Amino acid sequence: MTDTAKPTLMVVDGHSLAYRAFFALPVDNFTTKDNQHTNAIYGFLSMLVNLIKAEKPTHMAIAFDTSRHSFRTDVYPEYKATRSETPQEFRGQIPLLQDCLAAMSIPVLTQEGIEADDILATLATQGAEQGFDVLVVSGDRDTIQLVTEDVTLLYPSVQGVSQLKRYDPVTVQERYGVRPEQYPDIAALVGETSDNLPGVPKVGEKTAVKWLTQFGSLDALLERADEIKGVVGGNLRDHVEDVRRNRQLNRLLRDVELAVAPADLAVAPIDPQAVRDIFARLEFRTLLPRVFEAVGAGEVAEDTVTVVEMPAPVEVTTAELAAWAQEQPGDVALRILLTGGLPVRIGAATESELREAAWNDDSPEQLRAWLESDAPKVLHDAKPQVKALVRAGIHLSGFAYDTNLAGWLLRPSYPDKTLTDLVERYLGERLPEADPTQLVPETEGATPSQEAWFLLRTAAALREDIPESVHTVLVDIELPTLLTLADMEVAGVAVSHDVLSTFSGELATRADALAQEAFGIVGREFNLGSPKQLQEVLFEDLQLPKTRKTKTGYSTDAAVLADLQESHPHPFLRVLLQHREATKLRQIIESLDTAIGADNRVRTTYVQTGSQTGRLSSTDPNLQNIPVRTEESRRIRSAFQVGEGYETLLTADYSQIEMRIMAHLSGDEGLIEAFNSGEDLHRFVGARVFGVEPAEVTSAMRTKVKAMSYGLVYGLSAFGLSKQLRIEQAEAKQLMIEYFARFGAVRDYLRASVMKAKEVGYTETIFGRRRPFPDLASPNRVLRENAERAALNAPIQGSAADIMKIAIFRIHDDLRAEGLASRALLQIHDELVVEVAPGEWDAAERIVRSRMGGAAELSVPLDVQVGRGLDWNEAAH
DNA sequence: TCAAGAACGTA
DNA sequence: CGTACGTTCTTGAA
Repeated sequence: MTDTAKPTLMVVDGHSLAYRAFFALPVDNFTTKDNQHTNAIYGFLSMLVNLIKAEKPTHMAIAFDTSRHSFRTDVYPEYKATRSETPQEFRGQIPLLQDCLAAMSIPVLTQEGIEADDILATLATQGAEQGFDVLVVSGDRDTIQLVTEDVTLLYPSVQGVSQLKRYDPVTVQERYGVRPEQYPDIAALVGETSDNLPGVPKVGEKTAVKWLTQFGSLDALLERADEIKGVVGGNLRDHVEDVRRNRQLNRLLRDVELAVAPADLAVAPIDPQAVRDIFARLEFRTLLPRVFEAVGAGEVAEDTVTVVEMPAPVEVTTAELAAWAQEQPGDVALRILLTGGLPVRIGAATESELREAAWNDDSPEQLRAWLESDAPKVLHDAKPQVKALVRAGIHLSGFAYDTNLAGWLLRPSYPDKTLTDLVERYLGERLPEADPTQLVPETEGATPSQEAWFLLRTAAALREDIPESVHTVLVDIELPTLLTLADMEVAGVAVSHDVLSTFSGELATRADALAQEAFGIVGREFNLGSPKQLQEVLFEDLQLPKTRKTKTGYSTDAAVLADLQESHPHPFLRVLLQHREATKLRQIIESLDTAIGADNRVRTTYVQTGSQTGRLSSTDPNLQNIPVRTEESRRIRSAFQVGEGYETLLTADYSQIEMRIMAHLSGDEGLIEAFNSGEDLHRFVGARVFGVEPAEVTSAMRTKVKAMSYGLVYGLSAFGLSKQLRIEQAEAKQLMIEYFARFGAVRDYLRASVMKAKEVGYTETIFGRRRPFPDLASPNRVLRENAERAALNAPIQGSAADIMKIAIFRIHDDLRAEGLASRALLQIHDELVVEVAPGEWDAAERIVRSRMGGAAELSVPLDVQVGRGLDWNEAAH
């Protein structure tokens, strides 16, 4: 009976069990999209969860080896020397596994020069002395020596990690024929191949047990070795020293000085959010509920979550709601329920009160007064709601917070899209949700005012977490940008169906002709759009050489085909490329055409949280990737025209904004001079790099430095540069050397920037926008180097995005403040398209130029190119 | 019907 | 072995 009251200490050899999992689970099923292998982590955690559930330890620790070096290698340098290097794919998983354990609040123990089993031995010994039931979990047979009445060994069976065999003194005796403490004697005699400890030749377990039983102890046996007859007797006498050495090495240390004692290892509440985060990164889905079940997330909930009582919603009129809201001294959360893009209900909340009203009024004047006042309002994903208000003729003011934007700024890489996600993450609560699969849901979803109440508290929680500089980005950049984007999206852009359909028809005819020509060359018909069928044609029918490998076969992309054309010219290749081009253009035109609304305008949606760097993205349709590179493709742009009631389109773009930001951030005097000189950038740089006068820079030279300059921003290598310029790698390398000889501060900056990011774990733009880079610390080289390039690019691309956002909302605000009808329509990262009302050109141009040029104070000017025309193509010149 | 992969458009 | 996006198509599994 007393046993049930005894605490249970479970100590685990992390390395040996994870290693077994590594070989037991197929790596193909356990690889994340970033190519991180996770089979060992998954297998280990899976086993651990089962163990915790089954054994319910009260105290727990996982020990890991630090390196191969230990007192054993000091005594015997060959110890474990025959073991092959652990694969990199395995080693890279250990830090991540330790991160998982940290999130689960399970102590990870390591000690330099000490093997994990010695830590286990010490803890097991101390634990047993201090009245614990001890469970040792290890895949190393040497731990058998630890087994006593109080210490049980769980050893993985051959079937795999999920099956653990239990060894107590009785089962050890049954299995090995000796008492647990005698097991090392057997092992010393028999030897251990995996540790590179040779034993006595021809002596196996049977003989060893016989001898030990006969002589009583290993020492007695070795002393009386001459009594043993035959070949094995001779072998034993020849190997006495080996046996003594083996025995010395397989004795586990029970007196390692540890920083913790068994009592310190009490099972602690897990950090559910940290577990969710790391599991999301490792793409573990099924493991999450198992972990929570096993280590009792309930315990955590009681500990850390204080349940707040939600006030009951009070149904009122819009006028009453507005009057109530107007009286509130602090933030009011606002949630507008939309149907078909129009408001149908409105809910509002403070911490203590909820108000809700049906939006059945065509001109809710009191409501408008509040919405357009400076009274602070907190929303989640405000843009659709703001757009609905805009359509109802209301322009939101006092926009104080958006939890969607805040969540994104805090963690730009995580898709916390919904309010539900954020409530769960930052409040640890569940937003009541109706089951969408049920026609008549059993559980009621939250009403708008209830959602508002949750979002108000979520906003407060986010505000706590968010660094000050990031908060500034939210308030000073993102919130005003959102209001601007809402107006731009509602405005849309006029697109001519006629221009598109004429072009589409031409392309369709051409594509058909090209397809027929292609089939003629090959001698059969097939689907030109299918990479799979294309590979058959290229590499089997036409016997062209195999190209770059992809996951599913060989690449047939444009770059590869161009290379092929050069090395093995074939008429089919030219036809194929032309066909691709025609069908691609046609496809773009078709999707654009179907997006034209009844008023001849196309409306995109800008996803403000759509990038990790701070850029916008555009969807449905994406208007940020309308072709421009070829003369012909620009015909699509000529379909984007000035709308009715307006006079002309204005385009304005920043020239070389990223290079300018790099000049500013690096402080490179040469580059700064280049921008201040008024000389063409690439000509100036080319002159410096090639040591000639600017006038003598040839177009080939200019192309090279231009590629180099742009490549810099992306972390380009000599290999990539040579590939792009189709020059030898040595020449690319030389180009880089010459470049950095003249613009060395650029390289210094880029290096320092990545170093800094490694130190603090994130990058920062000029305005304080952050992007975390956990992978900079990854032991996986591919992951780490990818992160390094992204980290190098992030402050530059991100600062450019910040600058454009600042410019665009100021332009928007100026135009409104001056009572102009001209309006911004499109943003394409460094370009802005404005629809100019009759007679407003001069004002519009002045505002655009001054706001874009003055969006940031850099050590180089921000050059803005402005164009004017009746369509987008024309305006671009 | 859905997800993954390839390909390709933009800055 | 160059960053950041979104869309379309094909294909194979569900």
